Amino acid sequence: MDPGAILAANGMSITRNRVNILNTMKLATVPLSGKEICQRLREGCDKSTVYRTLNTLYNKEVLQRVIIDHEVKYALRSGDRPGNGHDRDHLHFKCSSCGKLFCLTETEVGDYQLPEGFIKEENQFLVIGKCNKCR
Amino acid sequence: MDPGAILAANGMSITRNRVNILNTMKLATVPLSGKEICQRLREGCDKSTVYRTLNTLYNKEVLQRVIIDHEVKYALRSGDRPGNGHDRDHLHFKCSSCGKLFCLTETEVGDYQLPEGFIKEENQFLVIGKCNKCR
DNA sequence: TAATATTTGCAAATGAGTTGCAAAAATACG
DNA sequence: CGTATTTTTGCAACTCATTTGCAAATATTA
Repeated sequence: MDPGAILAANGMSITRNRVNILNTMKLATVPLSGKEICQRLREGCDKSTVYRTLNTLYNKEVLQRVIIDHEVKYALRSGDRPGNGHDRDHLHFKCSSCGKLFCLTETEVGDYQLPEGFIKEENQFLVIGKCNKCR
Repeated sequence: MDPGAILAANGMSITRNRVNILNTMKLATVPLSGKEICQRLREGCDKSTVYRTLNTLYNKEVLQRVIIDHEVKYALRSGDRPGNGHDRDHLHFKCSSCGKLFCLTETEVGDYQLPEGFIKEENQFLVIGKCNKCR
């Protein structure tokens, strides 16, 4: 879906900022923080607008929120980016030397058995270690 | 080990604040944030002292750092609290309704296969969902 | 296109965590 | 023990990501 369609489908006004933000998300190969999105937006956009937009898109379930270390990051849900999307529950790897983030999409994350009465909504699984360049 | 012994073993001066902080950690059943530790300390202790102490104890490997959602929390390593300690790599559960945190110590967390050349140092695995009371 | 509703930029606020510094407490040592 | 030296503490001020109020700008509706 193109940005305009995503916005329309979610009852949001189609604005230049929102389209730019969605295009930035489409190009990303890893989840991005609000700050990183601000930096990637060529046409300046106030940070308050960026954060407001991310929150709205998250609440509309267009974006997924991923916590990496203790940074909040966002990625398009796969429904909105077929073949290249970011599913809930996949594994992330963060390099403790260079800080680079990797999506380990090939690794299936299994569900763990929870105590009686507990219901899983989402897995946040992160492995920290050394990447192949920093090892 | 009692707080005094832990401090001495790590070459740290034994002070009232540090003993209080370690006792608070000993009583905790889940990892605590700096703010939560401040709140639990009956005898007031400046937050800068709390955070400084947590950092020092973390660097000395007395405490483990656990990231829950995007909050940094600390727990005593199991070596310092036999039978009740907090090992690396175990699974945590956070309730999306009441916010309560659970340590699922009975659930073993397996290692995932990483791409060639990647080395695991630590697993941060969190399941988000509804606890047995909020379901 | 005018009227109404939504979004934006700005500046100021928030909140967790950190830092410099002088005073207070601990430790070392005679 | 008591004093000198080292370490820790509280305070206030700072940082940095994120949020908020509000009036101006932009989108949508009719």
